[in-house]
Amino acid sequence: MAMVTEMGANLAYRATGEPNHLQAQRWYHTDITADHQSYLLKQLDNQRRQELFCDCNVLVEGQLFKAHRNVLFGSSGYFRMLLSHGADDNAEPVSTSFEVFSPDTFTVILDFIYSGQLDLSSHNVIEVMSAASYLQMNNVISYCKDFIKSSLEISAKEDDVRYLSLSENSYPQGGREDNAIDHQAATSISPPSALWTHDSSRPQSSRYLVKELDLDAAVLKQDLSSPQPSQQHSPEVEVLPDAAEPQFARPRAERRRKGAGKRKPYCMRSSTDEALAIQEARSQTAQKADELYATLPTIVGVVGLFNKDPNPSMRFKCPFCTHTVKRKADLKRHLRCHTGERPYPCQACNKRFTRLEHLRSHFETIHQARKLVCRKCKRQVTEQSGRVVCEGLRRYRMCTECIQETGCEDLPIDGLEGASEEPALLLGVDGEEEDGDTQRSWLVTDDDDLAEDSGADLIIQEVEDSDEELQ
DNA sequence: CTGGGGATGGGGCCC
DNA sequence: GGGGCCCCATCCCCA
Repeated sequence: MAMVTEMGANLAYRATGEPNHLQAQRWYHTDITADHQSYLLKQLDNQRRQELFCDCNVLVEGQLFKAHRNVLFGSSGYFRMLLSHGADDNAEPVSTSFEVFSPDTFTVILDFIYSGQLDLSSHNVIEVMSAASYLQMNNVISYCKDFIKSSLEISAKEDDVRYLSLSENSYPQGGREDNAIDHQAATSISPPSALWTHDSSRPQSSRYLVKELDLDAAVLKQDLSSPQPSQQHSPEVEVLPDAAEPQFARPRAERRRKGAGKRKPYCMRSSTDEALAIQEARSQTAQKADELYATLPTIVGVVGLFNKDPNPSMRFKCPFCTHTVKRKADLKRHLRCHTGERPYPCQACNKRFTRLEHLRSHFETIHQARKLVCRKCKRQVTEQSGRVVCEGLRRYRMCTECIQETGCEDLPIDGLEGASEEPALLLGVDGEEEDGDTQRSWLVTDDDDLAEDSGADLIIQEVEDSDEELQ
């Protein structure tokens, strides 16, 4: 803990960026405060380890943890709720038990409460986050989210291609401030734990250390008599922090509200190297997502347990939001809306989807013109009375009358049939090099721009501003 | 500006 | 557990 205190002071000193004499004063001041808080917390931690003055027993899957109710009260919304109910009787030790996370996970949580050090790894982050959600420890949730985000580096989920376009070829050196960082993350994902070692040379870990010290102070300063906002919620209701919410963890509706009317245009460029970089980054993202799924605890939440329900329905709780599902597979599917994983790319337009059925639906409606309805007059058409018309990457049907009226050139049906009988087109997932013939099978009758825009040579790049289009 | 329709995405649930 | 279907909500485009 002395290490943390010393480092916290150093960090505060280095972060000011003020003239030397001011820095010295501020360093001195921060050092005292942090040192005092750390000393107090260390004392409490020592007491806990020696089981001195512990007035709260926590049983986790049979393993007993002793702690101080004041500390737990100040650290966890769940314990605030629990302990505030029994506040009248302070003489009796409080006991509670958990079966929804492991003793190891609670050890991490408890160590964080008493030391400010969160021992996260890729193997425990999901369960720690789930437990933190359960215990209503929003700061821990936030740290876990940042940790996961650092691991996955897919914060640009919506655009999908934003981080993919950050290859060295896409942006000139120094063209964007975040270029180097994002590019590094997209191409070489460092071990997550490295971000969490208390190495003062790393800005990111420094930030967390300062946060943790602030948190310690907050815990100690908290007015135990005043009810906290989260007390208004039942323990199973998760209260996610509004601040520092990673973009990738926001539900779709929220993202859409924020991004409404701001859809950015994409331009398409041909570059085999960039396409390979894209493929590599995507495959790394998918791999990380798989690792994340693999670490999902068997039980990440139980609904009804705290309502004294005699038959609590077992459900899987999303660690990112309050959503619960009955099946683990459904949770995995749901998690894609948080992780941004889109394993199903459309080979025709490169648009990516979270589910195969969505890709299929998209392909059938957009590229195959399966709907037997005239796009212009909306009348039902048959294979005989209607023809398929091309418009860029899209295909749709028009009745012969409307075709004659508009002067459109219809598309021979055999070209369409070739596409409809090509399941590989739909099933081509990341990393699978497409056969050139297969890839173009549906393009048989298409025009030049289609051929140019299709295939592995594509790179979809987000266009920052209109001037980008001129390049 | 507004309403309708298309496209998309997410949840529940069956096979 | 994966695939698939159905349903619904939301967003966007267009008349």
